Amino acid sequence: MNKSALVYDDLMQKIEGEIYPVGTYLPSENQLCDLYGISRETGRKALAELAENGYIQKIRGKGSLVIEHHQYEFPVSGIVSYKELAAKLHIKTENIVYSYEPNAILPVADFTALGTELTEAPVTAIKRVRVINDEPDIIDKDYILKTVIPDVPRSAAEDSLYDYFENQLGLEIGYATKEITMAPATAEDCEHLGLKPGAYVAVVRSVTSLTDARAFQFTESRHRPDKFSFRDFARRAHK
Amino acid sequence: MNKSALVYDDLMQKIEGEIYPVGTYLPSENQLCDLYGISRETGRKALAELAENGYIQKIRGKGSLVIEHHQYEFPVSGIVSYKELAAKLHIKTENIVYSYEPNAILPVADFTALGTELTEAPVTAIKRVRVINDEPDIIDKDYILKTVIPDVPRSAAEDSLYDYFENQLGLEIGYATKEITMAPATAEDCEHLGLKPGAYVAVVRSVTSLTDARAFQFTESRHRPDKFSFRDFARRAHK
DNA sequence: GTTGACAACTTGTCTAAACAAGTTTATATT
DNA sequence: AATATAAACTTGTTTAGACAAGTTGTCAAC
Repeated sequence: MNKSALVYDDLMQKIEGEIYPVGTYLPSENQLCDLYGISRETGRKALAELAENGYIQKIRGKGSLVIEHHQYEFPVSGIVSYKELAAKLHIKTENIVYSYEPNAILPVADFTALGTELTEAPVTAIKRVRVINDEPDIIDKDYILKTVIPDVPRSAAEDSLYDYFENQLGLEIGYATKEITMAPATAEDCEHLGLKPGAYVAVVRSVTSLTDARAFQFTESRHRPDKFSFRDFARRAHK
Repeated sequence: MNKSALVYDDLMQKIEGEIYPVGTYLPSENQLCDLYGISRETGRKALAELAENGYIQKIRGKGSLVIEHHQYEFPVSGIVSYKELAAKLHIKTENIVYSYEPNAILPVADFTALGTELTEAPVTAIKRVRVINDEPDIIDKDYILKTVIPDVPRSAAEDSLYDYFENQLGLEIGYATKEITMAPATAEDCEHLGLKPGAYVAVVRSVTSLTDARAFQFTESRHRPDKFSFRDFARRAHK
């Protein structure tokens, strides 16, 4: 790991551990140089990332102020697997694969809004229900491109897809584009989530790509309306 | 404007103008140095921001690849005013103030989830309906802290609050935290958005702060379910 | 007491340089 | 033809330094 990432992690943990509580200032950039034995630019890189992720607000002439922070909010935040989220939040979660098709075709229409130009791409299709605290809250439909990942064993779907991609296959996940909309619940939604006809669900569609920019995973998540929540932190664009 | 921001804007416009189309590589970092007369680190700062905002994917050993990009998607994205969005997207939009209370009290309970500890704070309360293409799609309820901004004239609400804050008062908007949930439509929602009882709405609550980290604006937006859409770009956290 | 100037802090921007590491291409060797 | 090597590109990380600009406290002058 690089120095700036080490400094980032250390500061982040000290913020979350309230060694640097909300409302206080981090050590100044010059102090960070002495504390960690780094150059100022290296420290600034760590601070810039803390600011980007909503941990601090940098104020010129004053310092780096620790601000209120919300991350790892359930169930939609950044690119984090359910396994990681459950571990972080100490949530009791279960994962039921109710459909597994190793040779399917990508339903293109669902993802054209996210900039895909794929047609009739062969995929592994997986449908799962996420059970949280003994309640079925989310349906996940995953389509994984066979041109990038030829085989996705059912066992990987039952455990964690990301763990399989990253740790078993050594792939590097780069970025994802997400779209959140609302839609009337289908019969499938009602069946698996215990909803009444006429209800709505929150639909999260995402396309995930590797660090070499190859899109490989298309996901549609359908959420119970009363359990859905999404948090976002945004900075005002510079002028 | 700083050099890196100038380079960022120039490259961004050339990407959006398809001078650098999706699938091609930007000039290398050393070429950018010659093209703009800058040092490599300055160019890298611009590239890092393009990557952060989903314009490019940097690939070591190869270059900066232009990728599919979606920004300024209607109606919820980053911190952008409706006036800015409408101008950018050439959308016909109207803005009806149906409630204006210059001396109200912040409904604290709605925003505690976003980390507020305010109680009984005096605010200017504004309720507006956003009419897009002759259809009422969104209700916006804004509460602006009087301790930060004593007066918000009704005319500012009828035009653009952000324009008033930034250009009239000279305030610098820094960041915002947003929360998206779903909720049953209230009688007020049904009346202004033309919904039937039993319908759901998408609720976006946000707290916006200045660059000095003072929270000053609390907003609750309630959206017609069939028109609501939110786009997000996220990168996988480094290890 | 009030004001103003200054010094000492803070962050913001930019530069030039060095080395590491991944990719591609050309070249020499087998 | 196939392979290995090397060179020339690319981005990634870190350093040391300079100057600009905003904030705060001190101290002298009024």
